[in-house]
Amino acid sequence: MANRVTLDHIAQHVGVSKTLVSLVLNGKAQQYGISRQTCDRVFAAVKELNYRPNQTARSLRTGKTGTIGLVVSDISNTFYAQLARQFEDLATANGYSVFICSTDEDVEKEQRLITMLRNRQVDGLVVSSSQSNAEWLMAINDSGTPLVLIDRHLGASTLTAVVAANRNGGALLANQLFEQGYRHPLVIGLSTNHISSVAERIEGFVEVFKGKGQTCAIREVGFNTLQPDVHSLLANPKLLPFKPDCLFAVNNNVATAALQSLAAMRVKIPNELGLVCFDDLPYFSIIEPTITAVEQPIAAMCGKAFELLQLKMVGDSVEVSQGILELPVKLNIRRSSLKKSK
Amino acid sequence: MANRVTLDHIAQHVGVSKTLVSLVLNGKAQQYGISRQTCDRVFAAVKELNYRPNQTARSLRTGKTGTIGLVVSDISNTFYAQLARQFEDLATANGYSVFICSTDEDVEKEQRLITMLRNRQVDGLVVSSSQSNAEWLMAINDSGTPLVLIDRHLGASTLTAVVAANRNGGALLANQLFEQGYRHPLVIGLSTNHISSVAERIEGFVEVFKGKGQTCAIREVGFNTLQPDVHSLLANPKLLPFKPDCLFAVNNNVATAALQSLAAMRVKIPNELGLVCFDDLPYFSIIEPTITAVEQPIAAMCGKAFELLQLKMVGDSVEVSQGILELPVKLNIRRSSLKKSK
DNA sequence: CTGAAAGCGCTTACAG
DNA sequence: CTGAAAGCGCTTACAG
Repeated sequence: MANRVTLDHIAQHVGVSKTLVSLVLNGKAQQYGISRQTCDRVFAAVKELNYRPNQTARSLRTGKTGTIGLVVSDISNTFYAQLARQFEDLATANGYSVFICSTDEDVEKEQRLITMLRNRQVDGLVVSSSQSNAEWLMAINDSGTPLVLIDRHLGASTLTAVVAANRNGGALLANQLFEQGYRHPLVIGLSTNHISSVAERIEGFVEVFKGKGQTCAIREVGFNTLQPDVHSLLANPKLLPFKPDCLFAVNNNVATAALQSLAAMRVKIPNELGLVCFDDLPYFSIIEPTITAVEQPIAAMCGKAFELLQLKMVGDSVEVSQGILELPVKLNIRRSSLKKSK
Repeated sequence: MANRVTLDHIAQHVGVSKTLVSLVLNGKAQQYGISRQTCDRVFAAVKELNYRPNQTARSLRTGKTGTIGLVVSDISNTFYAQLARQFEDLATANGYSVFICSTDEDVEKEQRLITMLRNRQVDGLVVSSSQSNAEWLMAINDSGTPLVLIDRHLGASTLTAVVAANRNGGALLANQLFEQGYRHPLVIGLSTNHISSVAERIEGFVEVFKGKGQTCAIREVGFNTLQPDVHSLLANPKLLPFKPDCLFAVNNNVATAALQSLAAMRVKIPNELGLVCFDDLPYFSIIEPTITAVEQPIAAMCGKAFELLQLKMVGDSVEVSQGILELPVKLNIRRSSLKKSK
């Protein structure tokens, strides 16, 4: 319905075979020595009949759909929204369209979505996975579906992954806090702590304090109950082993929830509580106080992920680097982690 | 490569025709009186051989791809990111996958993207269009491609559109400011002011002040030069016909740019300058001061848009309501528009 | 209850 | 330079 005009129509209209038309339209005229004249007649007919090739038919024949599936936990999370945008630009520039799917950190939903994408014959998959082990995705990778992990890796699997230097980022934040006189951090992680990014941020952070002889309180909040969980955590300091003098929010959503909660309780940052966060947000440089955060190399991650994916998609037996590629992060020091007043 | 197992394989494996297998897999066993036993053997083979139907082949045959194209100006804009997420949920729940495309408010890019999506045989299109007239999209709609506009309409065309009550939202904000004693608003719009949403917000706002005998200064900033444009506007009040006592930011991005600029200039809100915004953001209820904003009915807009699109997609000669459907907005009064101190 | 056959709209050897 | 034919993997009348 949407496309009544087919190759046959235009072939008939020009008075040639559809083979010829196809060749011309695919830029193989030169190669097959098709006359300039014939080409022009074909192009004229295409314009006149307003022909648009049916990509579905082409895909069935060629085995390539020109589509990529991007799977993240939640496309409305600013980090993933920015990542999606950057990735979309790369994909579009290279002739691909991208399906975007949100998993809500649900392992089974992720599998359902990925299966659906594979049934749609996507040429490649870029996923920020919530799986707790590499098994399931490894099978997909081994079956020949080009797959690149982004943002999170799945341990020492042979899956290609492009991630931020999470451990180092955590360490940078910890050092900043320590230098400024903070000694008793509360780390707010996620119940999905098995996820590499979160786990490594926390490890990197805790290690630094440990090296200084300080312990951190580590608490987890639920992905779907972020706000209330964070609030009850901050509202009930008695439940912690010590009264924290600073906070490490493990991602932007946790930070936002914490800021919301602290604002409601009128806690002064950084005077009463220091605060640092992994993930930078535009508002972090606007609000009072500005928030110290680690900025992820989103553009670089997308660039590298797309590059690796493309290598796998052309698949000319090129050996694509398996393993984890870590990209450097940037520490943006702002007022929320300023020197603790005695 | 990704899918070596076809219907033929499983037909052979079970020892039946692929017609039968197809019927069973499409839940038509009942209808064709296929025995329970046969069905079970088919299902067993499917599981054993790990068969996944090739959606591309199915699409070519049925003319339905089970895909929808969502076209917005920028998926990384929080408003569109949230909208995309809501829409994705509805689509996924109904068996659709969604292509997401960003146009950067570029009319031609929008056309290129939409053409690409049509070539991919999407079953439907939801677009927040940057076109300055309805012509181009009307042709697509008339050609039979199910199309629903969202967020922005294209004038009194016969295109189906689901939008927020932009005019009313603008008026609500104006009334709030006026009641609080503000008299000299600076309206910061976008150079893409032809866009219905922006235009109506401004109209609704200005009308209210006009009704009170007050004039507004209206200025535009560029989509790609938002930050610097907003800043130079705020940094050079001499260029305005009067010194504004309040600001109306026409969307979340403008508001963010304004806040950034005002923070840098240490302008006190609302004491030195009142501020209201169209689009609510999580940070508006966190920052100091909290920001008065109109909240868009994103979930309702997506729900309605999907519903209308689906009607068009099944296309049982159902007469889908043409025209503009306006959904009510909500005014969230916060501190940034508090009473102006004399 | 079941199968052979046509066809969706392309691309690509193959033959001339 | 050009065309007839096969085939990608499905679904769906049609016939029995």
